[in-house]
Amino acid sequence: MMTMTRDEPVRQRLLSEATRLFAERGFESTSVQEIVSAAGVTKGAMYHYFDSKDDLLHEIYGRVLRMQMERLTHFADSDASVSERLHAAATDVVATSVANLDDTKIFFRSMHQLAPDTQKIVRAERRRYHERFRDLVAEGQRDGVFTADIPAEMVTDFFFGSVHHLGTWYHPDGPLSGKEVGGHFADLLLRSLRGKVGD
Amino acid sequence: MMTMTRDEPVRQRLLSEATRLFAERGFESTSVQEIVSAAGVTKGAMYHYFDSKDDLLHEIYGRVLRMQMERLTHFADSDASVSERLHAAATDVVATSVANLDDTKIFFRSMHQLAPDTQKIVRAERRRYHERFRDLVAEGQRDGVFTADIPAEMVTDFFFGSVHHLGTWYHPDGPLSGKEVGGHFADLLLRSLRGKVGD
DNA sequence: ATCATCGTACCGACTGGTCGGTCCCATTGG
DNA sequence: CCAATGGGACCGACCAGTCGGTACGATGAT
Repeated sequence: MMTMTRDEPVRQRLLSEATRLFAERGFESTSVQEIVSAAGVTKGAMYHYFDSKDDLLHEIYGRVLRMQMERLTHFADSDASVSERLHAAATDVVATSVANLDDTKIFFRSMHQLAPDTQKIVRAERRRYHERFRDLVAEGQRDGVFTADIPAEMVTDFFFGSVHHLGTWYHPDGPLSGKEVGGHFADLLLRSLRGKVGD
Repeated sequence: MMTMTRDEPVRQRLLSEATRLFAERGFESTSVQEIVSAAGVTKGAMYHYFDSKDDLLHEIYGRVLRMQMERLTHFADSDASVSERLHAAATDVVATSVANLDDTKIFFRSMHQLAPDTQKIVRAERRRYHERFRDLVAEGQRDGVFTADIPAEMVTDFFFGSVHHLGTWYHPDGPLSGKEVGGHFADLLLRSLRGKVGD
């Protein structure tokens, strides 16, 4: 007995409260004390599960990166046409970014607060994800399905810029669902890659 | 005689050193002491010219916002076709964002660190800029030059997401100039707005 | 020409407070 | 008995902003 106010394990509560607070006020403006208070524990508990405040942020990044990488791989490896695969992958990354809007907000705002080494690891993981997506674009270009006049790398940066920016303007209580926004974004992407005729 | 180490006025030096440091380490991780040391003055000087650290950031925002608004207005009000005006405006905003990459980095990373009131003012200025661009898209849709199946507002958010993301990946010593990237970005935008046939 | 007056620009020590992280201890389940 | 789990007081570093003071050029009266 004597369970805490919520029976969700302490480690999970720390992660989700930290995510919420980091998204709301930023990494540097959120004190460790605020995080542990929100989770209903004390600093002793936090430093038992995490090495540092930095490590806590690193774990938040890790969770969302692993999930998105898994989903991207799933869509990229299906046996549909390259257009369909790219469209599905693009729609999905928008939908999951919107479903985890706090993580999306944190990502590009707090990256540079991480210690250089941690930052390097996160960047490397991010790059692999990025490359997976880029390869999909490059495949379509090689097959002549997409126009090849703009580097696949830049198209990818162009698209992910829009995705990362979602945290700035998307409101969950707005008229559009994440999947709908994803559909629009994917349409814009595919259309910008289309040559003279449809695929 | 007896001029300081640089003859650039102190206020300007404070602004440019602060811009550089904020872009490099973030707003919260940069102390006022570091800024004034970099500018070769002391805290007294800084608090003579600015009300607070917050006010310093506000001024940085103000400068770049005024410049970009002025340029956008210039391109949007020319008498070329709507496609040409949008293409030129899109190319230019990318070029100036790249030319002031530090400001681009700061903008979306540090916005939320501002005091609520200051934040509201900056957001309002940003929104007017945004709307000016959106109106250009909407005009093209109304005239049937662009497809109207995706809200102009979302197209604008989509595009500016990419622009704001430039600070994350663009390197000035890379193979592409800001104008070249701008051209590509504008092509992607215009193409995604194109209907079945070219304009 | 000289001196008193004054405003702007700037200095740098200091203050009140915050923060990340540590350390030692209590409790509990196996 | 012991390892896992967590409490909470505490430390040293740091930080934004303050404040009394100085340096100096401009002005103007004599």
